[in-house]
Amino acid sequence: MQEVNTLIETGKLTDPQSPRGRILWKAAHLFKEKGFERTTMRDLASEVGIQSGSIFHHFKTKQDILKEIMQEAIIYNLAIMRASLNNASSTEDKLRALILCELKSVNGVTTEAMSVLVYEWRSLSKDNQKDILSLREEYEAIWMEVIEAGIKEGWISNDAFILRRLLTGAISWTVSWFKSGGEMDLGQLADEVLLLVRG
Amino acid sequence: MQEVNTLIETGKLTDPQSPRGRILWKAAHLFKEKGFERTTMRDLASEVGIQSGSIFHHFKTKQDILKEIMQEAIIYNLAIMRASLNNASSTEDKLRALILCELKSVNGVTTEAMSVLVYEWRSLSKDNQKDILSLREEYEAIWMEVIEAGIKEGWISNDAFILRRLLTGAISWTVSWFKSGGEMDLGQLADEVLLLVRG
DNA sequence: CCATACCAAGCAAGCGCTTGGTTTGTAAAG
DNA sequence: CTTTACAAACCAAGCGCTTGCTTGGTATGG
Repeated sequence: MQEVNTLIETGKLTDPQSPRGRILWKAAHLFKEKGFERTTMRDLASEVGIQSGSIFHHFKTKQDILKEIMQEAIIYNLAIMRASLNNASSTEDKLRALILCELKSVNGVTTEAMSVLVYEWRSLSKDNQKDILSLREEYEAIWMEVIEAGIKEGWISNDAFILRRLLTGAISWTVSWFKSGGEMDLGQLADEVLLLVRG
Repeated sequence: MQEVNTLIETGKLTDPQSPRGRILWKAAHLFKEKGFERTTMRDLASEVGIQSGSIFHHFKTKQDILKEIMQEAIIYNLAIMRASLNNASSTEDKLRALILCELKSVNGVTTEAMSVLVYEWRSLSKDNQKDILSLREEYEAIWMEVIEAGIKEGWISNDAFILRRLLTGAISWTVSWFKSGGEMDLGQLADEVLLLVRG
């Protein structure tokens, strides 16, 4: 988690303890729980413990909050992913690392921000979608590299693009059923997903 | 499609040509496109070509429209699924049939209703969720039966519950990227999913 | 004649956001 | 130390608009 502090200090991530940060993560929580549209600024304000108007001292619009959440979710996960890849040697290890990272993103501490990113995409205005998309492409490029290596090595038989998309769905959907603290942990779940790919 | 007419005649499905039916399917279309919350009764009314107040002659509340769409989506797909299973002999054929059915549900003629069912679930009131859930269990039981047969036969290595859930995510997510009429058709996509399971 | 399907108008509530002013933490000036 | 200065954080009130839904009435086909 060293990288995270660096990201906060360099201003790429908002400090969760700042007033702005508290609004941001409560918003992520509510957006995940009730959806963007169903969450009102008054809901958010009372969750933070301030008046609804006060939010607009920190963010220009409700849209801006959504965009900021998504942006920071990607930046955070991009950092974690790259760090995690450095500890993997074989292609299979790398793929497992990516799977685990995404599972952690979706089910771990950033679960709110990440599921907002996945499931509230169309609530984002077209302009904002464009801005976020470039960050997202960077993220996807890493995945594709590893998958294509697996295909060359011969132990992946699916089409690379299709596989990535099927995996995106399978992994992000876990947020709706996986409960940590149960019989299965995220490591085992990653193994199941890897088993699916490898057969 | 013989079964569908029977379903309409017995009153289990609403006739798409009736006033009520026209509202229902236009609503499904809009709910999929813009989401439940972002779709207003005025949007829906102007799509159908009537005044917004007139909708309430056919449905008591906006919630009721959502519930009805989901209910009919399941009833429809349950019928299609059972018919499709009858034409499959081996367990692998059956699994492929289920995959294809769900892909068709999500990307075919019922695409709107089905993605509403998957992605607008939490817009449904708690009471309505309970009502729909019993229908959904019936649907899931069919899946589990086939998957467990595949495990017994030895060509599925995943845990049955986990596999079903991963597949649910993978398949339903296709709605966000698969475009029919492109290079790949739903049959080929079903093969890719089956390949994923079988390895 | 009467049920079905609809319209025109509008109500009450809730929405995102604005406004004008007050508190609070901080830090230099006296 | 105290005083002054000032920006950041916040409150109280409410504006303008949209929302789901209601109401009272009208047209139409069997």
